[in-house]
Amino acid sequence: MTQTGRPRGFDTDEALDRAMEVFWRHGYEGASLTELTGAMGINKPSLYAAFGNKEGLFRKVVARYADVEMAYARDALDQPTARDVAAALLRDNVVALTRPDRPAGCLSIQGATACGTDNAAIADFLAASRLTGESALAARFARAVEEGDLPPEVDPTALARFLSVVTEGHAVHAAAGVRRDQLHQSAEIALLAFTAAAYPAR
Amino acid sequence: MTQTGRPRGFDTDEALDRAMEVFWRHGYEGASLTELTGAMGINKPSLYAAFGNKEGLFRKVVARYADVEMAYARDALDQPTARDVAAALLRDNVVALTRPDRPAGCLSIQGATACGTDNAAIADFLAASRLTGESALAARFARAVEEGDLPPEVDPTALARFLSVVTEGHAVHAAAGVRRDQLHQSAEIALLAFTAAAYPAR
DNA sequence: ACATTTCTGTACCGCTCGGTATGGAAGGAA
DNA sequence: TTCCTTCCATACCGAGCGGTACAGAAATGT
Repeated sequence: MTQTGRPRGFDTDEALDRAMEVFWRHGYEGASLTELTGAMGINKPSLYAAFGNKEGLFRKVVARYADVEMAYARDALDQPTARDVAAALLRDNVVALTRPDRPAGCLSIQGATACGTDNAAIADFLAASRLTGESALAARFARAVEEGDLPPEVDPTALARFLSVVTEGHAVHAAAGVRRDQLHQSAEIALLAFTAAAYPAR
Repeated sequence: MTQTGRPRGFDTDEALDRAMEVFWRHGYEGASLTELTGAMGINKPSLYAAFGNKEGLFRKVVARYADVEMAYARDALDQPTARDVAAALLRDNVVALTRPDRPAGCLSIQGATACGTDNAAIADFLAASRLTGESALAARFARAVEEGDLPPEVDPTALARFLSVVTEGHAVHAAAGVRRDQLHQSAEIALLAFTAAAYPAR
């Protein structure tokens, strides 16, 4: 049976993209329903019918963000060597954080900032999703150890944590307005560090 | 002439310390006047008489934070060599971010998160103060180049930026609940990277 | 003792927040 | 055309926000 009744007057994914930009710029609490509905071009009842409530909307936005805006992180894992993985991750991350057609920084970090007691669940959710990415990276480096790409004495978890830390630091810096080329300098130093830590024999 | 009239019933610095903890935990917007006055043990009119308004209170809190909680960063600059500066900064920073008697993370980053349009001035203020610390670090490394401690081909600004990035990444990680020893692992890798970048000849 | 100055407590202000009730408009199915 | 389901628009809700008016309490100077 096909859909009966009046069809929805807006595209869901497009509305999510508009909402993403608002959350990205102002954080979870900083984004008001008035600003969200204004950017999405819909009214509050439509928002609540389509996405449940503000938290439901935000979670769907984050899911879409992970799908679309963080594809580079998944792609980086496909590089053949651990060093190539680190290089691709660091470089593409800097590019993603400083796209001129996007707010500076990272939704996961900008959005988590405003957390007033009750909204601690939001901050926990974002922190957990970030650590999930770190785990995937650690698993990739563990595989590199098994494959003989990395020497057996290195700690894949520590390497992944270091890269994750640098990534988050770049997000904070980017949000403060630091330019792309300046972040690339920092990423190159981090890559140097990664190489020194991952291939101590050299 | 001595102070006339009824004397203030609370200690200013002690009240600032209480307020600091609230801002540190919830950010600027996330900290409500109700929670602030409750933690400080005073009423709203007393707060406004003593500190002007919420923003004035926050700025005084940040000043005290820089004085007291970030003394380690200034002390690190006194180390004799650039590598010792980096080592002290990275290690003491991890310790400061994970003190059991303090909220996890860093006031400057936790506090800047909630920035709803009008309060963008707060976020800018915090970002600028962070970049000021980075400049001091760059100046210290420039001195190291002049002294022959660092080779002339290294870029002091890039080194300082890298350390600042790692520091901020650790703050984000610490706020997510990552343990002190795990951050120390990451700091050691960062120190390795710093050494590789700062002394390329070795 | 009195006047003066300052701080404190209560109660309140306008405003915006996230969230919702309700009536009508719009489109598909018969 | 009629019915029925779904969506859209206005207007509103209670609660909490940052900030303040005002009166009473406490301490000093004379």
